[in-house]
Amino acid sequence: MSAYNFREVEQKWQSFWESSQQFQASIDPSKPKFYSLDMFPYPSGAGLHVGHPLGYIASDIVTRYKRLKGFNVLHPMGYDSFGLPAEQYAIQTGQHPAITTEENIKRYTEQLKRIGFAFDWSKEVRTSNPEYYRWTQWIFMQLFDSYYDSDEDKAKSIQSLVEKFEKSGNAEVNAVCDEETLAFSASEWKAFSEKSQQEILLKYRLTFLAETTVNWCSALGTVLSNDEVKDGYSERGGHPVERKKMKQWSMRITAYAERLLNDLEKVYWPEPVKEMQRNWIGRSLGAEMVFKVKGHDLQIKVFTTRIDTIYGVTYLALAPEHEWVDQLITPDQREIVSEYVSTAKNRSERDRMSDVKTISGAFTGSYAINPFNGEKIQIWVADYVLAGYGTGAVMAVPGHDERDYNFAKHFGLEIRQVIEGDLENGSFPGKGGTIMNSAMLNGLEMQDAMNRAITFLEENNIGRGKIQYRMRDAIFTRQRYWGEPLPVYFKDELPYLMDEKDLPLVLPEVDKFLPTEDGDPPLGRAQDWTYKAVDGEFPIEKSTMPGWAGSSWYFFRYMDPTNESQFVGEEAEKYWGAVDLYIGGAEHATGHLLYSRFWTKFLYDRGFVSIEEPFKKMINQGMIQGRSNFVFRQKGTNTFVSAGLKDNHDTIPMHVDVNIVYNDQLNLEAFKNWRPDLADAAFILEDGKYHCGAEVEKMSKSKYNVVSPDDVIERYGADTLRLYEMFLGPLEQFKPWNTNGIDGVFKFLKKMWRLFHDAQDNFKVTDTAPSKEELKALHKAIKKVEEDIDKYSFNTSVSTFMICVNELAALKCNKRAILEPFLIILSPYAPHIAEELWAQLGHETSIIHSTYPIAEEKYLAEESHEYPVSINGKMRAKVSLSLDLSKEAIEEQALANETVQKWLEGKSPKKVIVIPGKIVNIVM
RNA sequence: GCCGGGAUGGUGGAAUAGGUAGACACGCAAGACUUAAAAUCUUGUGGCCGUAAGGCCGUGCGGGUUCGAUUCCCGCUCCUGGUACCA
Repeated sequence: MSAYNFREVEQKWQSFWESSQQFQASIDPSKPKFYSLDMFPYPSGAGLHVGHPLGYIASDIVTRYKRLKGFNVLHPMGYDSFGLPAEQYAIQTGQHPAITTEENIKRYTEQLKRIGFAFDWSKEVRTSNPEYYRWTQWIFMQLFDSYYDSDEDKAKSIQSLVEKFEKSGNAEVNAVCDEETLAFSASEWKAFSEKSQQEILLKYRLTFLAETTVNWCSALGTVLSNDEVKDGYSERGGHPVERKKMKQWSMRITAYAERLLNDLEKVYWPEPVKEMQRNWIGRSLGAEMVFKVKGHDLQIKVFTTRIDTIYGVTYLALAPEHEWVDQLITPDQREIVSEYVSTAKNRSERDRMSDVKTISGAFTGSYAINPFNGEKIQIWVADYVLAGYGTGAVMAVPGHDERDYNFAKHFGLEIRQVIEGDLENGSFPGKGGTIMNSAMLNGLEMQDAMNRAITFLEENNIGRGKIQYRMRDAIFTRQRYWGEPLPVYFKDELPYLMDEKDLPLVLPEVDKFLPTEDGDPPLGRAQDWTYKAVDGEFPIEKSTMPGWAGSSWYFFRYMDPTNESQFVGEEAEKYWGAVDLYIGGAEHATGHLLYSRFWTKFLYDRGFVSIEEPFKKMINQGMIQGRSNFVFRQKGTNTFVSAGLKDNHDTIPMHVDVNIVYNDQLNLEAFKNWRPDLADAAFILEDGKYHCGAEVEKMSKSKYNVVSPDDVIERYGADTLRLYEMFLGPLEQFKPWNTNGIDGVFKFLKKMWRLFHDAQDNFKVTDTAPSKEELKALHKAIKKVEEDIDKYSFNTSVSTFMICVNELAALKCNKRAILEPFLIILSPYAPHIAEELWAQLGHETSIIHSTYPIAEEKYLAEESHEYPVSINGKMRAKVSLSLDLSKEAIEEQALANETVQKWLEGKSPKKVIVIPGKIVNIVM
């Protein structure tokens, strides 16, 4: 009887939206803008599963709603199409990653279009398109051409640095640079060879080539950045990762550490994501100082956050990788220390991390002098000291640092108390205490003692207060094929930028996507991979950019995707500005989200964009987990026992495809057809039904719990899918996908359709004036849905629609004055059916061009309220009373109530609390 | 270990400037329509006691504040995300 034909309706409106370019955004200064962004998808070969569109549906609802509210909306979609999976596939099959990527994108796009998203497809970008990545290369060139001026606290052109060098050398330059940069005068600068000058500039450039310790993943044949490594394994593929010294391009993101930290205050992001970034940046305030080595010219630099405990230092500890370890080893210690150092160095990062309990170290035989008291202290090598943090050396205070304490205890080193209190098993007060046994610092509290000690350091020129960050510079190169080539060539072993007019530097063809025999990256296989500069022909860089390069600025390109002369035009950039709503997963907290902020700040500093933070507001969508179903096979047979009876039999559970299970009931025929070996399966049923077991797991092919949006759309339509994904619960929450409730939203749409049609499915809407009840039902919904969208509480909106339709159905309402506004408020959630009924109502323009109705308070006003009357806090009776009654009158009416009288048992209450419009509470 | 997030019926979830716990939906049960099924509609549905009226218990656990606590405070348990020799 129901003629809601979602297939026809959805197909019709999707082609209408596409052919009439309804969602194409253009600059319109007369309207407020709203830029809504979804996280850049990587088009994987598996296609979309129902978890992927969750965030897209939410943002689609917001953008469609914002349009109805008069905003000019930019809601683009595109693909982060460089990436490892396509390349791994290419290595296995020889198929060019560009082909795989193209196919995957096609599939993704089709899937997305079937869900009815209001994306502006004319703005689509793909990071692997040369027209796109020429600008990624261009930004890289700007970074190469910039340095960070610490005085002005911004990036400036390298040319301005050269000018300073020419004027006064680097003595007065306060810039972020490599640690070991030496001082030189203007005349020295001018006298340097070009090569020396370039070498020096490289120490200042915001992207630079340097020997660094990297995360090397031999299975993937490439280096990985810190955020791509999880627990010593690669995030993609789960291959082991080791530490290795290699020459690599890096990004001087550490120059921006302070701003990246402080500006978190300016964005409306989920607190956990901000917190993750804060931890990742890891700012700590402390002091840096040097210890002289007895009998050497060397000075060992350490970083400490507790300089107040300087008199408690009883030894120094160096990382095994520390550059002076070898020189410090005395002959009698040589054998034992060398052995320790080589074992410690060769220990993989994983071993080191999984085994933090074992204490190991070796005494070098050398001694350092504590400049505060002239004491001679041993210098040890210990692998609890990390080479990559601070200076790779620590001053050990076993009395007040747990790691130093354990180490000293293990090796029998002195443990000295310098903070008052109990030192039973070491004392590690986080918030300080009074200093003791510390000469000039005695009696001071932590902060005063630190200040005093730092003053001493500065007066004696042996150290200073320092801010240390945990965050490292970001490695920027990957030894892979499927990424952006770096527009850099080498002359005399030194990197030079190609000319801008030669962009894009297009990825060359190679015979295989593997490293060369000499261990060069795949680009080493390319023919003529050289650059013809004015002064000769030079080899081009063979590594490519990491996955995060293209995604660190794509939000700018969407504003102006076809601009051939700039990465984004000023007008577009100024108009669209920062992203107003960014919906995506929290897993990008320390990668993409940090890099994007970094590049945006850089582009801002250099005057290329007008915003300093790319994403004003962000919300995280929770992951949709899989919900697996199980059947229970009787051991050694082809008989399957229903879940409720399985304990009566000897069974083993087996994953069954969730797509042949409905509401946990197995479709027996489909099961027999699922696999040939199940064709003769027998069943032991409960009430004629086979109930499956269920469990929440990750959505994955091997668990047969992957649900594709295509299947859901096939069965129920896109509008039902959209509503259901929202109805499932709060957006941010992690939840398993299960279709147990999907019939409910589908029924809701059919029920709504019937409001517009008679029993024979003839369209039947009247122009009769609406009743008070009908208006109230409608305006309640208008108000609630609006509040919900503002709070991103989409699940409660769906309930609101249901309540409204239930009420209207009960009132048998088929009045245009009610149904029209209702369709408008529903349209962001279920756009296809809304468009269809809107058209049936006789409208010739799309519902997207209508205006969100205003919730009128006058229809919402209640005259009376059913007061719950509590006695001692327990609800006992209800009294319906007019809302304009006085407190006294309410009390009187409530007390007069029969049930209340019964509870009072003739006594008079101690106290009566009346909250008009809410509740009455009687205290006995 | 440290820093986040969370725990409400058989299920997904709703309700927090403190004010009727369980909206809405699924599932289940009974009924109507139908030769039958599907679809649709009606009614019931937190637990326990009771034919009923009604009562008692109930928002992870234990306390506290309050006329009143899912909501606020203190102390725990469990699940979950991040991070970890960061000096």
